[in-house]
Amino acid sequence: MQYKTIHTFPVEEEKKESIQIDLRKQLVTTPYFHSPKIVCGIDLAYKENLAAAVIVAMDHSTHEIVELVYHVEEVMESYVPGMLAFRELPLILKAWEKLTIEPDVVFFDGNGMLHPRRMGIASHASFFLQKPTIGIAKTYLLGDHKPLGLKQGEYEFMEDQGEVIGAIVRTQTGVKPVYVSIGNYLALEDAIRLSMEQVGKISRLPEIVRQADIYSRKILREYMQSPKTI
DNA sequence: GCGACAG
DNA sequence: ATCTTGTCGC
Repeated sequence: MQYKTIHTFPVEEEKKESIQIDLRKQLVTTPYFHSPKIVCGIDLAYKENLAAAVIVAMDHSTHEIVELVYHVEEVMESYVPGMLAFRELPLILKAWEKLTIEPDVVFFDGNGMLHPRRMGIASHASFFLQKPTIGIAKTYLLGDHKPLGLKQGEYEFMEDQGEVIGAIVRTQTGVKPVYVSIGNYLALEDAIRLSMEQVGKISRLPEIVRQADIYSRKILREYMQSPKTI
């Protein structure tokens, strides 16, 4: 698998913000989207500085897992809110190269445009992956919204500086909501709809995101027991 | 100045 | 993200 070169990693500290601002101008805001056959979920697990980036691909309607690839490596960048992509994307791209199937849409653990510079990891990654991407965040980062209803499927748009940049979505009745935003190449309404279609019975997270979450920890655990089998 | 802050 | 005991509920 090959991706279009935007810039290389690591990125010098003083250039990170300008890269985000530049990429923001290239977001595609007039997209259309077809129903996906294959969806992809990406998540990382950590043990101190060792991290496992795992990509799970599954059938959107049957939830059958069709492929799983990963990459384990020491991460060099520390976590800084708003700069998550610079820490996690290098590993994600190395795992992505091992993927043989062609996903229609990619879910991320984190935000897309729901970000101070509209360039969360889901948006940033889209320029490398050249696929529609969706950001699913489990906790609040920024933005204002009206009070959210308690019933499953209810949502409110999130705004910042007068623009809609995502949505707070009640994926399960009475359960803590998630924050959905587009990464790139699709509309927010479609991102919300696809996210809800992925939500199962036992989790507030879309199933593909939950699987990536589970497997990232499992892969890292197995790697630490026998590192040579990478 | 102070608090907030995806993973 | 990760570290962790107990606890509530189907």
